[in-house]
Amino acid sequence: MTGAAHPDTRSERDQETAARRARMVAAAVELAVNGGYEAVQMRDVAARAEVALGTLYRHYPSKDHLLLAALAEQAETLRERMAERPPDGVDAAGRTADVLHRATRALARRPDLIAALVIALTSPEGDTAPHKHEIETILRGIITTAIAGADIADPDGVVRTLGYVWLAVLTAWVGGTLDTAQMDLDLTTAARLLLGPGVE
Amino acid sequence: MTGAAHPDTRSERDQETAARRARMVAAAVELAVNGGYEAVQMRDVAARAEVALGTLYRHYPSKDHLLLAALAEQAETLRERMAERPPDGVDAAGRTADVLHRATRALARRPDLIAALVIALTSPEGDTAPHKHEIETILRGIITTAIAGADIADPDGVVRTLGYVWLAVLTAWVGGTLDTAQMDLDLTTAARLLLGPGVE
DNA sequence: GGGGAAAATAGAACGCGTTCTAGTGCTGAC
DNA sequence: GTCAGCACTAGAACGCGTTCTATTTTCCCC
Repeated sequence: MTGAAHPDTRSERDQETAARRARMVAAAVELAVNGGYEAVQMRDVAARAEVALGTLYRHYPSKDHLLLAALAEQAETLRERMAERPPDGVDAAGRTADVLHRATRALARRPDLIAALVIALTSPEGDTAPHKHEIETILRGIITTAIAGADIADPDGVVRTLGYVWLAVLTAWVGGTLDTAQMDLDLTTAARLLLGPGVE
Repeated sequence: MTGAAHPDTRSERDQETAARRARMVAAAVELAVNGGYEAVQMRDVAARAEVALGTLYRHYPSKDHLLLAALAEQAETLRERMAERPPDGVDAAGRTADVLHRATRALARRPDLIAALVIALTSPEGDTAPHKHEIETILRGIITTAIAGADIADPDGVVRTLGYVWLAVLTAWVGGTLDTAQMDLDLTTAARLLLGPGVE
């Protein structure tokens, strides 16, 4: 009875829970888009996703887990978009600055959403470390692609360092101590300092 | 009657409130030292400082304000300690690495406290931006002292970038995605990349 | 087709940051 | 002296993340 009537990859039940999971993340994103972190209230997420509060917590053991799942999706989308249209720039510094610049603009289009997701990323919630690593890996991948081919001694160190700067700048922006213009400036400065103007 | 019996700088009343403020911050630090952010509960802080909860909130309008006040104190202490015994190292990269290394060790001595303070620093709590700026200024001052005299094109950019890396690394450490050894490594890498081995 | 595990539901309950209310005492102005 | 104002106190109350309980539904295995 399992696969006979439904030629799907998984059982009907599994599909439903997958759909539920998707609805929960989608609901979180919708709420975050207007109102940011504090607008994502677990009762509201559950209601909008049409699941019980307990179900929400069964799948995402905390608000931060939920938002990190949303962030992983967004980061993946960002990576795809970057891969589609490779960065402009003759040298590694230029390409990297372009990537970070484009990413910043993309984020600034839905500031409340990004703010909410970054808050989740910097929150100390125990046992989210693996999810955070996953996201860092995606972001580093984006930078790695941009500097690919540059003739530098320690590309790994550069990527790590740029990744840190990116995160810190985002955090400062979320915290209200930096506007997007200063963000762009600081990111470009870091890329130039680390890759040098004219580095291959 | 005000200044006659008491040759102090301020009225007796003002001294008392100053003492109360000091007690509140001290209580927060004591609680944070064992147990970190979550152990700093506002009711407990008030009880330990022997003030009413309302008084605590009159002086520090949120838990994060309170912890940021504590962090400002700690950062100032760190700066003084650094000024007392200047960093070792023949070049700017070495001195900077030494400063960051020493700072890291100092922090690691009271991990729960520092974790609590860094959480407050990265929390998005509105209207704490000025306090955060103050702290960033202190930390940047420490780095500036270390690289003083180095012959580099954009010392300000280097300081800003290193400051970002420092914050991001601290955040990652607090979030459990980095241990102190990796912290040291990443900070040293950043200092080397930005200042170069043998700069100055 | 009956029993049992897994997953979902509705909703109460708890913890802690934060806010609010009512009342007290001190101080400085008139 | 008394009145206004301000800092403080004690404690109730509220909001939201999180946990818990009781119940129902669904699927799978025999």
